[in-house]
Amino acid sequence: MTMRAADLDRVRALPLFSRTTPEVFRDVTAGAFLQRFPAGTTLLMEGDTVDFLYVLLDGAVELQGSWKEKETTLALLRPVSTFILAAVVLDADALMSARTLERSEILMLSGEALRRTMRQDADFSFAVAQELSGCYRGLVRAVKNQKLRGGVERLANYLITQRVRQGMRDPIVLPHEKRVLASLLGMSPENLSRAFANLSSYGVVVHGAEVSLVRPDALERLARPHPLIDNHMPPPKGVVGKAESERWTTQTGRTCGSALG
Amino acid sequence: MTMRAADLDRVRALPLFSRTTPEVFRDVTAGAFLQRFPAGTTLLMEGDTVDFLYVLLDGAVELQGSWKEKETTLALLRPVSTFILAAVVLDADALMSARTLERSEILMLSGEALRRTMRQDADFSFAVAQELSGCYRGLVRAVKNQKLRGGVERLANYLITQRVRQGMRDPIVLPHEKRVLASLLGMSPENLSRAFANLSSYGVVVHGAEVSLVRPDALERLARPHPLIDNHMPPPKGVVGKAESERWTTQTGRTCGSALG
DNA sequence: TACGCCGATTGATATTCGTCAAGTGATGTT
DNA sequence: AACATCACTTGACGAATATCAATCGGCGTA
Repeated sequence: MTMRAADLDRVRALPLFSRTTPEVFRDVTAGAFLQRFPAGTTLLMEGDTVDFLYVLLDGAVELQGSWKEKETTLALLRPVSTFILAAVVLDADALMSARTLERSEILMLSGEALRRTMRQDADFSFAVAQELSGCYRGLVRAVKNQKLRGGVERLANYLITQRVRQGMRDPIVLPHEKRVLASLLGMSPENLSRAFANLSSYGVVVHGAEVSLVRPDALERLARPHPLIDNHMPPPKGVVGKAESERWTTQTGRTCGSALG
Repeated sequence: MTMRAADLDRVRALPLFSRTTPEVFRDVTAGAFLQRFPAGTTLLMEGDTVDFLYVLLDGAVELQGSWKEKETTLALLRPVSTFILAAVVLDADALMSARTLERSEILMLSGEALRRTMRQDADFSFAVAQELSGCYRGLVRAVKNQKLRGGVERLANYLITQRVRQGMRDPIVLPHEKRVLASLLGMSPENLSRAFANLSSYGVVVHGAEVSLVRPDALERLARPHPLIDNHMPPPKGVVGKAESERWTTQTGRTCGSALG
């Protein structure tokens, strides 16, 4: 309704919708509405019932979990990303809360309509299953990252991943505040500072949000990135084959955060 | 083919298949075969291409991830459970390896047939999406458990969960070796011993695999179990409503391990 | 410009955790 | 019965990490 045609196209380009028929797309987006939120807005609290599938079109969103007045970041989202798809499919409570990190534009699709469409269209249901599979695998990577690596190693691999994502440019620029990054990497902000300091002996130079990776080879020897943990994947220029159909970044469409932000 | 009718019924009772038509079930199980493996058999290695959906009918299976000659347990499975569904849906490489902990009976369904059936039947596709959603949420719980709690707290919550699962009987009996449990909880075996020792002051008494929770109240005050992290869920006797349609244990069917083993 | 706020850094300290090593106990084998 | 194996436990030590406190620096506002 209040959304521009260009926005609709960007949603259409998401892996979830890119192969659907125009009718299915119309059904799913029926009653959808676009909303703008300022930075720091809580979109959803842990335990809330989920009525909408969210699509981040602009800005940044943090997914976090909490326990005993402690909080941790589960994922950092950039456009274009969908989130809380699993809760929508099951019509269940949210397991994580979502808040905007910046001023954000978010499209909200009716969960009810989504489930109804799934039951009617096998291809769309299949696309949802594929999306969920990709999200699941992203989380498997996150658990492995968390349980198998130490803090410095997680940071080193994060930096290498960012370098790939940002097209091997130097310096890379950290897309979020360091305190948020620390929470994503599972460490305290103080410890993140110290981890950066440690990495200076591997050619990592920090100037605010800009990080130069001199001697990427040395850093890689420390980080030991692994395709079964870190989702490198430079944006594929050609057609996306079944080999990399795991959802991460098909042209326009990024999805479900994971530990890579 | 070489499978008993009783086994087929147990598979049929899985959430994945319980609501499918006989035709769909026949299509999916076409060409399936049952296989027996001794303890310690590696069914699947990280990075292997996945051709089958596995269904554990008897025994126990451990899913693990590795990095730099380190290994960690991602899930412990008991009958009846399916595993590596996400990789099958995406026709992608396995992110974790699977090995039997005991002599096990495992049904192997053609991944190709599963995908084909999904494309033809919206209801089945929807069931797969629901299953994946449950698995996804299990992993979200696991990440929160790992990042937000310390080792002793993870153990305490594990014990409380087991107590619920085993019908509030006392003592509870640990379903796996302590070294495996340690790996699941993300700590060294030595540290697990010490964690048990710490919990003695909260009324936890250990005799081999038997663990008595005297003073469960004191243990709960320490553990602070939380429905958004720990999946308690006493086996629902009545009909399973949409509220708890998150896959964990519907009557016969357990699914995708998570940190709860 | 001066001030205050906030994120980032650094240091000191305590706790947690992993590793190495030795010892115990149960089980199964010869 | 003697022995080997393996899981588990316990102690000692060091590394990793969290916490508290103080300081620095940027940025917006009064």
